Amino acid sequence: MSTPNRTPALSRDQVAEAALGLVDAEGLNALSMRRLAGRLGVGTMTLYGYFRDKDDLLAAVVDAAAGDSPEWEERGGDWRAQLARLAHALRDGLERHPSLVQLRLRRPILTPAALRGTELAMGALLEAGLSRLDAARAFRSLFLYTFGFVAFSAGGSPDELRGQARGALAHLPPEEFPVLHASVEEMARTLSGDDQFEFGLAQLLDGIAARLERPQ
Amino acid sequence: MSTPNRTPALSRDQVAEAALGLVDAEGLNALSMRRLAGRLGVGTMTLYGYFRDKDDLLAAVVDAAAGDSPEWEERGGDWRAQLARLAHALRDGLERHPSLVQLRLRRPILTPAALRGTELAMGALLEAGLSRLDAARAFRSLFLYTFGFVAFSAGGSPDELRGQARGALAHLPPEEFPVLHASVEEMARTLSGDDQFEFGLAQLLDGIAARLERPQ
DNA sequence: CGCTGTACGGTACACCGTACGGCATGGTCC
DNA sequence: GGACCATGCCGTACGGTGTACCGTACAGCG
Repeated sequence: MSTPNRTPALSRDQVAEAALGLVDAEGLNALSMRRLAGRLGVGTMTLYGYFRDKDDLLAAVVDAAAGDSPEWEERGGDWRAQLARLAHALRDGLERHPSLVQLRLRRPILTPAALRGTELAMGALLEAGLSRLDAARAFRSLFLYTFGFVAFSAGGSPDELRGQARGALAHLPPEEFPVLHASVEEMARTLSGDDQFEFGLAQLLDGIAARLERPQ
Repeated sequence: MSTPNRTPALSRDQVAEAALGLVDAEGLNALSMRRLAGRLGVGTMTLYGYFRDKDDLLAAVVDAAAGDSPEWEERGGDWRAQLARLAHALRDGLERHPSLVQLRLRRPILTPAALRGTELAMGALLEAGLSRLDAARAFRSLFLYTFGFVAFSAGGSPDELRGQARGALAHLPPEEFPVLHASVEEMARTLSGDDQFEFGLAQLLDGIAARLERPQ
């Protein structure tokens, strides 16, 4: 009675994987139930046998993307080196599926695969000497900075972003914006690129170091 | 010949303001051209006389939201106090229209109204002794952190977010996630709230201070 | 064989953004 | 005054979306 009389032809994972492929290839708004069903050679409404609604599917897609995450596994080095490595891994993971960043903003994902890096980072921070609460806060800062960095870089190609910024800044009234007017090039350089990420990361790690050295 | 034979009944600003009201009241996806036109007592296609398409309208909405920004004007204090004040102003401005955060991610806004705070922050950083490039990078770090903080808080009520996190973390396999399992409460506390924002802000400012003290 | 629980998918509905073209208006010119 | 016409307005229509509803066809069981 509880045995299925017909076995499904697909699985949730297969559907989510196909959806992820579609999103990576053509962007988030190219993912419609009809298009996905067509690509799977299946009727549109069949998908609703696997997922309650599109939100349910999107959650599974984000999950699938988090699952292909890299090997955060290599350990070694002091806390600073470990955290830098984890921040880079997080950034790389996010940039591998840029379209999904805005989805992750809506509902944070808390699956084991996504929390592996968190576990390691928290371990490094505790080992460095922070309290549990300070470690959690420091990790959160690193996480938010990294996420913000990727989210803002995902708007377009680096050169395109920089070009727009240069144009807009150059046309500001110089008497009202003297500093920006003199710093157009420097501002444009921060809009994306490894050096900006590195700088902010070092800044945050310096902040942690300062807290560690401070007498408590 | 170039004189209009009929004067428009509305203005771009009025339409954008109404759209902003709709978004603030019911969320981003409640904003449709039909609903907006209905609320304005006007035919749907009339809106296309004011805006080329919906993207154009959305840009104007973001602009309108940035325009109602507060008085960042009060100066005084050292660079640390000034930057802290500006970061808080940015956060408050973003949280006043949470639905627009994801729009600003797609296309950064570079209007004078939005760049007023940037001008002041850059001024404070240069006055503190940073080079133009380091000042731009440091500002960018602060900006990205603040933006990430608001973007992630906008998912739901703080208590709701914390509750979900507590549940998910508590169900992790303890042998694989010993640190997280012991830090559930501390992790949950960082998901929103003033204290987390304050901590990350102080951490970034400490990082700037460390750079200032470092021999270059 | 017939029964029944299940996977499948066609059709339909409400809604979306927007292209097109007709209409009423009121200022300009003869 | 009358004709003209640029202009703002907007009804209709097209192709798309997510998904509710319901009929159908099949696999395993008695």
